[in-house]
Amino acid sequence: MASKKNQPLDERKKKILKAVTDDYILSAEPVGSRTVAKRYQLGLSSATIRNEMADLEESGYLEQPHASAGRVPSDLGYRYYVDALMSVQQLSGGEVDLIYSQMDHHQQELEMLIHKTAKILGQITKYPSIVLAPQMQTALFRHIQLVRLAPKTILLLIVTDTGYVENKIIDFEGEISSEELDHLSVVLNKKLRGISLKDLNTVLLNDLHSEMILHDHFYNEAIKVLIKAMSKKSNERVFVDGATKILEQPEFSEIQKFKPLMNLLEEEERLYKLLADNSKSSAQVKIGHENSDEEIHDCSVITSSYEIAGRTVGVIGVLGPTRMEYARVMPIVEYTAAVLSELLTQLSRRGHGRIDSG
Amino acid sequence: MASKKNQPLDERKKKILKAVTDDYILSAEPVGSRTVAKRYQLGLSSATIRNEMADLEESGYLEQPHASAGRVPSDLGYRYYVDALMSVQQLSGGEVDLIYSQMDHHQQELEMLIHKTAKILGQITKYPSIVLAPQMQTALFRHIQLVRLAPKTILLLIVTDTGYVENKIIDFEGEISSEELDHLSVVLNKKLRGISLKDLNTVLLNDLHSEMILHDHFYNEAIKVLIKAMSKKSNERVFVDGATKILEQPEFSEIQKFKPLMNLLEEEERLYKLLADNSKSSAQVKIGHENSDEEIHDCSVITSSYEIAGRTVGVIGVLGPTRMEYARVMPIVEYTAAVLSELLTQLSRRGHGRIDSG
DNA sequence: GATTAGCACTCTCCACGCTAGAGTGCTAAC
DNA sequence: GTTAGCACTCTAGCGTGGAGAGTGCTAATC
Repeated sequence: MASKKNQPLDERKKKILKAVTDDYILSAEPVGSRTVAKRYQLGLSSATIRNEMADLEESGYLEQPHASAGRVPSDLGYRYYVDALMSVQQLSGGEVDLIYSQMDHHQQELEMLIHKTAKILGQITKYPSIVLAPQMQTALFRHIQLVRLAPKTILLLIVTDTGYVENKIIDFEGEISSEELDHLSVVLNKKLRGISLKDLNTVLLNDLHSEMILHDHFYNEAIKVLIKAMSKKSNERVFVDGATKILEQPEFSEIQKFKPLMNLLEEEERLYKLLADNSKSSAQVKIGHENSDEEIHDCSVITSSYEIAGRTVGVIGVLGPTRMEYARVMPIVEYTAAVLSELLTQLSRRGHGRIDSG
Repeated sequence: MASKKNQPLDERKKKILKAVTDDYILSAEPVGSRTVAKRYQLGLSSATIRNEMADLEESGYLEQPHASAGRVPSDLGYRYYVDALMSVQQLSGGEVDLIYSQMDHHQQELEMLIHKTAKILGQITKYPSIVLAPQMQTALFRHIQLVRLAPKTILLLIVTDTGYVENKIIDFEGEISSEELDHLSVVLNKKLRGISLKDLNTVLLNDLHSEMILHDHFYNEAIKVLIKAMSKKSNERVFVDGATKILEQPEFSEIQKFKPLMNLLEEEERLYKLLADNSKSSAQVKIGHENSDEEIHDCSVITSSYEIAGRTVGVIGVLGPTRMEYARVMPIVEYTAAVLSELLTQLSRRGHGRIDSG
């Protein structure tokens, strides 16, 4: 009866739903009433469980692949499982050590660190991992330097407070001396330090303009480059690792199932959209149809954001079938994000004292 | 009879081998004598062709998947086909335009250019593409600059003659003033300009040491970083694109066949080894067992090296089944490498005049 | 009234055998 | 030297049928 929909689940139904979900996550095979009765000590016969399972199906928590098969959790079932039923697994000491030590190695470089993060996450979770590189829009200018390479070639160097260094070679017509460049560097530093990148093209530009009116042409080019350097294009970088791990999952052993996923994992923009709006540092899950991307309506994505010095700047995540080991993977993703936050923050603190402008 | 081995092929055998290979490359199905007789006007009956094909098999150019199937070229057969038989296809005007225009767009950044190259190559050839980033070992120092970010934090900036900019943030104990840094920059520039990166850790280091003895600690750290920056680690970068395209090939439609390939495409080091020794700017092919990597003994790799200002610095390539469209793809790889060479050279010429050391 | 045993039914999976088709090698004729 | 013809071989595809797993329903039991 439809009236059973939306009724709160009683304890017994919860237990059965949990048992079915646990078992299915483990076995990837539809779970029958007999299996539940035998494998999980609920003190009930298979017939009773059969009835309860029929109810759970009617309420939308379970589904049947075909008429005489066992039950499988629906998206709703997984959602309930994640929110209320599963027993979150503690990270083992080995895992903690592995994550921490592996990541610590490559402290030196931001890009390496991100890359390594994706690798470890894939390796430990056994699912394809996706890491969005730190978003630079909210980063603050720390240092700007112009270096003259040749009469018409200038190197523009930007260091952000997140420890990120961006450089661009600028070609422009017209000469400019090293002294003038030094002067400009000083001016730019004074004006821009502490400003966030995304605020660049506001009033500030006009302000700068008056200072730099003498070098009008250069100014125009420089600003253009500045804006471009900080634009989305170069910042929407996405790192994927272990894409082939998805092949281990029986639901993707046929190429028709597997191909669209692989395609997704090769398209940075779609991956970006997939993760970009998740900004909680605790692990978040999107289950099946909760994902915006149609091609992964049979997948779940576990994400966790990371931060630099308290400012959320990026997201890491893993992709798997809806039959994912939520209880195991969620804490891993969360912890990995936390370690990444810590290391990035550490990285950004380097030389975070007063900066000489000489 | 074994005596037939290594006999030069007569014209008729060549024609038949070419027909079989052409047909198999197109259809992916073993080619029978009847097909050859019907589809290719050789003026011979299927029976005659049958006899010739038996000979070709005996000489090792053809193989039979099973007793009553058609013939398929062996690695040797493909090798002969590539070296002597195939009619190389001219690039269409559309292809030339496509490659050129697509690549021209992103002139600005070296990394973007490499990335884009991989994309285009994959897109046009319809095979997974692999691009090794420019090898920096042979690049020459053009400019070195030390920038003081904070009392104990220094930014080391290296610009090579290939237009590549590398930067490192160096932490070290001990203070150093901006003036000292400027002085050091001048010294370093004088000493290092024009030296190739790989020559860094030779006599030169001792030479430098005497100049920098005053800043011993800093010197040690700086040199360490210099060497590390130019070490293989950061230069063995490999870009892969369109890995999933391999799924379009019928020989890899089963996951067992496909999986090892995918794994290869995710392992940068193996890819590096696969391409690294190819250094001809004309398209080269490695067919099946000619490849060192065991897992791709049923694949071919077409490569072409690219250069910056006449110096070979990297390799691009595509991976496919041995049943690859050699005649179509080889010119594409070659042309793409040539365009890349041109653009990189262009990029490196920017501001290639005298450099002020002020 | 809730639980359970029993049973008929349904659906999938897989092994088996069969046929059609494609291609061969060999022999004998041209 | 070439070709027609034929017997033979091997694969791919299809339909059949039984085994196995699991259900829903009914009737008996607690």
